[in-house]
Amino acid sequence: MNDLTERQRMILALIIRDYIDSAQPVGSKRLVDTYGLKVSSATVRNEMLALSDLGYLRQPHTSAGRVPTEEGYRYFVGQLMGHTELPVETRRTIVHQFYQAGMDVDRWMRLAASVLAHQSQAASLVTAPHSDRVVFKHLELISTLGRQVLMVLVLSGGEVSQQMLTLAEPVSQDRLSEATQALNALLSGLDTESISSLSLKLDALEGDIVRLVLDDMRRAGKVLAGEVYRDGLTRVLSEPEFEEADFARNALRIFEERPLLEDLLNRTVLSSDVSGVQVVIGGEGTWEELRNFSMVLSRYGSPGIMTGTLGVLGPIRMPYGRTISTVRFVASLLSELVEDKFSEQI
Amino acid sequence: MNDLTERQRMILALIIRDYIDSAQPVGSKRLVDTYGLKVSSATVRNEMLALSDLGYLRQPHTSAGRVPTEEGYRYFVGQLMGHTELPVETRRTIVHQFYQAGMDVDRWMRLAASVLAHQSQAASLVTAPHSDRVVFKHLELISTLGRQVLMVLVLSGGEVSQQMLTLAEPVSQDRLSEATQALNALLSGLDTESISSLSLKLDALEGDIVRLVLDDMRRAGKVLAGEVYRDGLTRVLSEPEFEEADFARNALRIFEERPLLEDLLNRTVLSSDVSGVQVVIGGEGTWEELRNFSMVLSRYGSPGIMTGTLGVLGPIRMPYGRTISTVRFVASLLSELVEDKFSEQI
DNA sequence: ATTAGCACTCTCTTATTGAGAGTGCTAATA
DNA sequence: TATTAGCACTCTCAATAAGAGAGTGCTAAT
Repeated sequence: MNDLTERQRMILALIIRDYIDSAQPVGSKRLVDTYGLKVSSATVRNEMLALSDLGYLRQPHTSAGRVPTEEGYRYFVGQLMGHTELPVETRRTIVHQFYQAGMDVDRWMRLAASVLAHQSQAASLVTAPHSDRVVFKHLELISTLGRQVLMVLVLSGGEVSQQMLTLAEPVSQDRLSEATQALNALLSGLDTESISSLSLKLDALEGDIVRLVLDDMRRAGKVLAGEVYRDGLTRVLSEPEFEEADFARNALRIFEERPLLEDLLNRTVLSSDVSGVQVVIGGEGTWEELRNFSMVLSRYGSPGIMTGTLGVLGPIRMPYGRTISTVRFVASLLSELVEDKFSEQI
Repeated sequence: MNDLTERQRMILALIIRDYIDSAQPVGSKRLVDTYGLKVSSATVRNEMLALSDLGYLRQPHTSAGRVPTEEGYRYFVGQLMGHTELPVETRRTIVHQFYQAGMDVDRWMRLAASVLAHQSQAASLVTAPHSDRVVFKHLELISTLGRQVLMVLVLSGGEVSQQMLTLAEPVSQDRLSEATQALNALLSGLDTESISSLSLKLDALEGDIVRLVLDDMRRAGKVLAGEVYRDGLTRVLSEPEFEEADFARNALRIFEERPLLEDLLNRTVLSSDVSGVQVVIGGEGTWEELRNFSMVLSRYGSPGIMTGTLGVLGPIRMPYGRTISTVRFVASLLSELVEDKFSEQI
């Protein structure tokens, strides 16, 4: 694994850092000059050749400087980068902003997306926290007008799912209350599986409602249940790699197409049991669409109770240090908030 | 107003049609050849000169063909284009799709956005229907866990607004029910102004709740209350004018930035009392951001009861005929659906 | 093991050129 | 008088060439 000499590691790190903020292929001469290396450019060239052979660097064309490969970035992030923390003042500012947002989850989400986008100069993405295991807590049926009935479902963690339904025929509020009471007594504390495996003999109305409840609970169990908060899309489009319109379109697609996003989140954040920040560099061979993008993702919340996902999407040439520490910090902050807010729960 | 000769009108229409689907400046020769005009190119040139002087055409540079100005497009849409209808089969297909979506407003919105984007090859935008005049109908307070209380507010039209609130101290469900009953009796049927002007003497809990109710009702009264459904963003970015990344970024901004959008809708669709489709070409001098874009907008729903807004955003070089008829048709369809769904209301 | 030196390669910029399209004007024509 | 043919002129676009610049890989000397 660690088959590089110290000098090679140093040169690789330098090249990647330089490329990340110049977006230009890095040459041996430039490297020596800019960073005042104590070796000659020829030596650096030799090392670069070695790094290219190992697959960490490549040349866009003969006699251009070197550019990191996906492998190179991965090595950098995994072995070279070291642990960074956001500056104290930055952290304080962020905490303060969250403090001002009160206890409003919606505002937390928006703020988190904004902070992520701003700090990392990339496009951000935050999903609202929801229960891993969806448990029925409470049902309410409210007759609004005519055959329209509002069904409000309170799930574990105080998560709320609402749905408007149109009955086949008008039903009195009394009848609704009756059904509600019966079902609440019956279903309280059960999760999706328990309810669906429960064989109940119910009348038509109650049976219909149970079906709808199950639908809602299943929906709430998905990763992308609820709204996805985004920010910074326009910012990321001003990076030089998006000069070609094709690139921009691709970036948009990733963000716009829910199924793609869902797949992505399912297979990374959810599938792994690693807690903490995950970095997906250049699609990792699995996602063609992500070839030139990287994602930095993390879950947040109280594992097993309420969790959500957040992260940023940016060009593969991304300031990983800053981004990772931002994602880590915002995730931990949101975790605290969520935990605090829902602490009364078992 | 109608200061053009028949021939000038014909030539202007031809140029605009040609430009709309070629995206290339149109020259006199090409015009005569392609459309088999019975006059010479010199004559056409003279007419073009006249049209340029009148401000309907311009040249990107000396000795290039002509391109329509914003004025030109406006004249075209207003005077030249004529009334078009969507083909019967297309209409039937669309109706069928809506039929299959059942009575689910969320699916209607998604579908409307998709149909608009697809038919007009532009980016579409649909807001959910909501009440013009927000009237309190019903309130429900559901204790979820600890100090967390879910407030569900049913407004005119069966519109629902929900909010999670964290009380200063735990309150029993009984106490909540009590407050609910009192407030329901008190506020039922009143609109925002009536409630805020009502001077009530209430205890702390009820006072707090009324304040929150008012907040919610005010929020529900805004144009962009609730989610904005979008579609086709990526499609519109494949038009040739978006080769320059700047353009693309601008288009995104218009869609992403809610305040901008809100302003836009407020000043066009809402301010005018014209019913039917409105076409905003190139910002009309008011919106710098829209310089190269056009919007085709319409309200839908039952005026005075439940209405929403829908429309598309595309390059100024847009197939207006098809777009306008699509917007008109989808708006009328949604109007029917909304009216049907909420027909039980006064 | 490192480095100086060098020939070579490739891109990028700039200039030049010619083709092509289109214009506006003038004078002839119907 | 309205139309048209003709023409000089302008401007863009594509192709070509040339030169600068950056960077490489190799070899031989240190």
